Amino acid sequence: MSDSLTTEPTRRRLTPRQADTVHRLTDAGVREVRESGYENLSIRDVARRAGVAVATAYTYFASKDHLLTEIFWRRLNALPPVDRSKQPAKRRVIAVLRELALLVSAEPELAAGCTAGMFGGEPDVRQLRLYIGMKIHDRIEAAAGPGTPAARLLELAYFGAMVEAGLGYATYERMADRLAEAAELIMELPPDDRTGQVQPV
Amino acid sequence: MSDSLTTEPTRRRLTPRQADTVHRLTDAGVREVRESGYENLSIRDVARRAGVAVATAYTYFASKDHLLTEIFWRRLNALPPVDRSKQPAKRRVIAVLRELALLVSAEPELAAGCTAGMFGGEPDVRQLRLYIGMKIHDRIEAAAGPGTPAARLLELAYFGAMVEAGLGYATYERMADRLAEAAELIMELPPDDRTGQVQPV
DNA sequence: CAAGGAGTCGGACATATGTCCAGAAGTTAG
DNA sequence: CTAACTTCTGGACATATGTCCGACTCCTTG
Repeated sequence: MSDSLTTEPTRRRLTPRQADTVHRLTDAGVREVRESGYENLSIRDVARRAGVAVATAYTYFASKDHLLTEIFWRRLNALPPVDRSKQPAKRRVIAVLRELALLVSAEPELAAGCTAGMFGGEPDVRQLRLYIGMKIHDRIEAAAGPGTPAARLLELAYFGAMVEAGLGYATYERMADRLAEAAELIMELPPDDRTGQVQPV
Repeated sequence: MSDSLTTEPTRRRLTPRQADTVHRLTDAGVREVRESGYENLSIRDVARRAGVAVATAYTYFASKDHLLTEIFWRRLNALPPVDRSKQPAKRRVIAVLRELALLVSAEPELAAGCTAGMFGGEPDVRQLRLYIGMKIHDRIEAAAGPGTPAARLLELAYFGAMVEAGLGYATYERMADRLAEAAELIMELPPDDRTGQVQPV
C-alpha cells in the first residue's frame, strides 16, 4: 500500500476506488439527512441515492450513526490549522469557537443528526468520537492556551452550546454568539487566573 | 386532579393502577440499563423484568429513549427547590451544579443512556426534552441570578460537562469538579460584568 | 352479585436494520 | 489477453422494534 492508497479515517486505508465509494456515500448522506432528517435517515436510502449497493454501504458504515459521525469528523479535519501567531488571544479564541460552532450549522438537520449519532453509543462510533473529542480539545487549547482553566471552561461552553443547538433550544448562529459572549467574559480574566499558576517574574 | 388521579408527566393523568405500572417500568428500566447498558436496552426486556406485558409497556413509552428521558425527568423533578436565601451566590451555584451533575452519576450507563435518549430525536421525546431544558435553565438561573451572562455561561458549562461525561471523556464526578472550578472562575467576576448592566446605586 | 369499563395480556403482524454469500464487474500484473 | 485479485452487487436471511386486536382480569357501581 505504498502509493495508490488514500488515507481515510473510515476503515484503515482505502484504494482510490473505495475512497470514491465512501465519498459518494458521505455526500449522499449529507443530502439525504438534509431532506429527510435524522429520524428518517437510513443507510439503505443513502446507498440508493449514492448509487451504491446496500451491502457495499454497510461495508464502510455500520449504521447511520456511524455515517453521520464520519461526516462530522471529515468536516472537522477539513478545518485549517489554528493560526497561533498574530491576533490577540481573545479574538483568536472567538474565531476558533465560531468556526467549530458553524461547522455543520448550515444544515440544522445534519447538525442534529451528528449530535444524535455521536451519542447513540454504537460501538463503531466510539473510536471516531474519541478522535473528535481530542481534535476539538486541541483546537480550543491551541487558541486559549494549553492547560489553562480558561481553555477548560471554553471547552465546556463549546460542548454545551452544541447541545443546546442540537436539542433545538436555539439555532447554531445564536449559540455561536453566546460562545463569543462567553469568550469575552472568560478571556477578560487576569492572566494568572487564566493560567492557574503563578506568573514567573 | 380530582382525587384518585396522580399527575404523571408520562401521558396526561394516570389512575393509581397505571401509576404503579409506570413506576414499575421506570424502576425496571433503571436496573436494566445499569446491567445491560443503553445499547442492549429494550422495552421488551424492561417489560419482562417489570412483570408487565410488552403491549402495556408500549402504551406508556414509545421507545427506550422515551423511557430513559422520562426517568431523567423524574429525577430532575425530585430535586428540592433551589434555596435562594442565605449562602453566598458562589457557594449556591456550585451546589446546584453539583446536584444536577450527579443526578444520574451513580449509574454511568443510565447517565449515558439518558443523554443518548434525549438526543435520539424521537418525536415522543421532544416535549419532555423541552421541559427538562427549562427546568435546568431555571435552576441555574435561580442560583446564579436571572438573565445574567454568568448564568448563561454556567448553563453552557453544565451541558458541556454532561456531554463530556456522557461521551465517556471523563467521569461525572470529575466533571462535577470541573464545573465547580468553572463556577469559581465565573462568579469571581465583578458584579457588573456578571449582570451585564450598570449596578443601581 | 351482576354488569360494565378500565387496564392489562399475549401473541400475531408489519416494518426496519444489519449480515451473509455467491457471483458479476472492474483492476492489475505478467 | 488472461489469470488472479479486489470490490461491488442483489437478494435472501435473521433479528429487533413498534403496532394491533380480541380476550381476560380487576375494580367499580348499581
